[in-house]
Amino acid sequence: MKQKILVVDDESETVELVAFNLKQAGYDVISAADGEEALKKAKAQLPALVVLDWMLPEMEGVEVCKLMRRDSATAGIPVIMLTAKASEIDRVLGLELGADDYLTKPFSPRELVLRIKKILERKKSKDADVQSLTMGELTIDVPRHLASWKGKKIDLTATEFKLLTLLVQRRGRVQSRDQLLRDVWEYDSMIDTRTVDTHMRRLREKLGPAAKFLDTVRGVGYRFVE
Amino acid sequence: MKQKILVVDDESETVELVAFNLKQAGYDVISAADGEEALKKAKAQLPALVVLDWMLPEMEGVEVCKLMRRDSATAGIPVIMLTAKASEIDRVLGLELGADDYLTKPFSPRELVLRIKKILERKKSKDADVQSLTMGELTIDVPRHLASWKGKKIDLTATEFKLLTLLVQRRGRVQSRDQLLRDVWEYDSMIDTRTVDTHMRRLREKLGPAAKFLDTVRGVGYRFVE
DNA sequence: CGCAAGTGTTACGAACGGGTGACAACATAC
DNA sequence: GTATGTTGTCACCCGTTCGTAACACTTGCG
Repeated sequence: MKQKILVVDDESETVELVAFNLKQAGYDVISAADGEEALKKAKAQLPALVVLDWMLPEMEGVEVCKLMRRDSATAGIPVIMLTAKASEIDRVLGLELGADDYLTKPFSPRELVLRIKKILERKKSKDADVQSLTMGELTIDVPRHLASWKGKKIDLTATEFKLLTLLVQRRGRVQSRDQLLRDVWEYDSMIDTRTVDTHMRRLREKLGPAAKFLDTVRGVGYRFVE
Repeated sequence: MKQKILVVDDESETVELVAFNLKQAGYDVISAADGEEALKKAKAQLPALVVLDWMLPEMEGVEVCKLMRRDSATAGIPVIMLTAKASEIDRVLGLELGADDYLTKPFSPRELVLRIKKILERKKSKDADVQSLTMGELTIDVPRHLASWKGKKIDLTATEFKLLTLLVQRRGRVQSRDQLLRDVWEYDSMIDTRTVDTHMRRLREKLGPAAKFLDTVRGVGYRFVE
């Protein structure tokens, strides 16, 4: 499954040059010639990354970048700016615009490909970290502290949420009660291991049909199965 | 403990060049001049990686690679292909052959060493991740606490699982009942050694056809054979 | 063959592990 | 203050699992 990259520039030569090199590097390329088209395609096709020319007719590249950041659908997409003015670099990378990298024209296509790879790689490892976890119909939004089953919210207490999150993060692998105590209750915990059982029960109660994911491995511990 | 690398090429100059550089880099090097010898040594010595020339007398390197992939003993060993034809690269890396990397001749020995390091590093972190033992059709996934035969799950109790895992980990070597008691039941179990027999029996029952791997060594103990 | 030691097989009571309901100790909200 | 929610603990219950003993079978040996 190739990653899609949107190239935005009004000069068709630049677009072609970039597109050729990116295709060579194994990416899917779509392009846009002006800001409006760029925004539309970005929102409709959700590329993995956008290469954006600073100077665009009518709506400036700057504007496109800002608007992309404002729309939650495109806010997370990395942007690389192409610019002729070295003096604008600070603004490009600053918070105002939030581009992820830049290149000054004329640029080497090879260099561009390398930077794209780097950014996508970084993003990938970050995504794996943050994780709003989705297990079929079960969703866990870690930063927001929300869990839901088939779109319906599940009310969980803090410990229950932590416990569930941990099990999901280590899905498949069996976790012993000691391990769970260490990682959910933080270490020390002079807490009885049977307490874990009680919490598992409460979790199962609240999860309802989704409780089938919580697997007991007798003599060992608990496990989240898909 | 040095990692062993098998270098396969019919030109002794190439072999020597590669061997010299690999030894310099801290690897143990064994070599083979043709496909048949390569397969034999690969299977017998289980090197950490194989450097394979595309062109070999009689049996092509391609063939060696395919056959290695087919044998479960060597299927997991990474292969780096040396080739003169840039046009064949896709095939080399594709699913058909499953080589892990390639270099076109003439190549820089330095480059080769770097790639080997990279591949072995990648493999290492991967192996640490999936701690599953595969013995032909029998698979034991320790962290998931799952055992299966020909893809079908086998329900084992905690002790049975431990016992099986231990035997598999020490496959080939006979384990006395005392040893098994110590290592599976932990501490100085005051347990009767005959208990082991009972558990072996239960294991064999549950394993069904896979029970043939569990070997009794009269007067000594038990052993897992391939 | 006959014996003894080693191993397989069977059966069973006891112990264990985990589900469950109840409850006290808190914390928090009202 | 009361009401409510959360959390750790306990006691009880039940099915599973385990260890053992008794018995049957196999093997090696004189």
